[in-house]
Amino acid sequence: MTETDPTQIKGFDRARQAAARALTEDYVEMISDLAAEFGEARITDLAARLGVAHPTATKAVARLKREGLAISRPYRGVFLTEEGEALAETVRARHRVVVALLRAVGVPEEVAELDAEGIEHHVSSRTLAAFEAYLNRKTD
Amino acid sequence: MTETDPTQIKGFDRARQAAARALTEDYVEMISDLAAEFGEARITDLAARLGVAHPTATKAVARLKREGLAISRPYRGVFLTEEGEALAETVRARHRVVVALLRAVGVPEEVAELDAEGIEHHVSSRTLAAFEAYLNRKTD
DNA sequence: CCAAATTTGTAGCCAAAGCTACATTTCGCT
DNA sequence: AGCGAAATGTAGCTTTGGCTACAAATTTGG
Ligand SMILES: [Mn+2]
Ligand SMILES: [Mn+2]
Ligand SMILES: [Mn+2]
Ligand SMILES: [Mn+2]
Repeated sequence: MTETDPTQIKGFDRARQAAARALTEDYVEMISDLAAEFGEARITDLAARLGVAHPTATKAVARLKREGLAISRPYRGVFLTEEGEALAETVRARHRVVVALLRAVGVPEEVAELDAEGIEHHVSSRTLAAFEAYLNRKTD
Repeated sequence: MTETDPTQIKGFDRARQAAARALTEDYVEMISDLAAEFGEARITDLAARLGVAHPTATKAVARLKREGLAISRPYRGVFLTEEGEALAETVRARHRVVVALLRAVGVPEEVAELDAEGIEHHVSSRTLAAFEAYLNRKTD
């Protein structure tokens, strides 16, 4: 083979890392949402909203706790640490921008919401900045 | 909890399915690229370009064969079936549209290429259609 | 206040996708 | 032709993220 394009390898590597972070991001955002609505996030509610069995949610929460993003006691709700809440804010903001960008280029509301749930995790900070700039230009 | 928004669940489910397809899509596209360049795709080249160890590529190819997307004999190159080639075409086309859309809204070339590698797998056919329409409008 | 329903925890299974280490085959070159 | 290098295969380990089944705790309604 000839030389291998380093940009391409980097792209695949980036996609893999993003995929690895995706679960964490979605759980943290959801816990934050539930906390805002009900004051706390219950395992059952997390599982229901994410569409998984409850042991799957339990396992994910265990990882969040291990990573210092959440805390919880047995049979009680799950709460975000400061770090977790900060991440949630970032993720929520990015989610909104991605949906807005999709809407702005003509993607139907419903579809935009569905696709954004996956796309968001692969939008880098530089792409996000470009999206925001575009939306500002368009709004003015 | 109150009722659970079915759209949201659907979004997470869709993202999970897309993530599951992502590997297949990238491998098939890459095999097609290598076939165009060298006449065949070797395991070593696949591994090098995707940035993984060679047994990882071997395992992925085994799955493609299982799924009827590729064929190969021991110690020889990997080739796509008709179905595999068709998928490769679709994936390649979508990849190009995603990069073009990102560029069109102001994402720098290099960044667009990196992010597209992950984003592409979460772009549904309806969103793709919207992207194409937008690009056509903008070009005219 | 207690029994039933709900929620949560835990055990253990599976598949996917990565890795290293080592065996085998093929290729390139003298 | 044969030897060393390169490519490929294979074994086996790890982590992650799903799942079901069942046990234990908590909450609720009569
Ligand atoms: Mn998401
Ligand atoms: Mn989201
Ligand atoms: Mn890709
Ligand atoms: Mn691609």
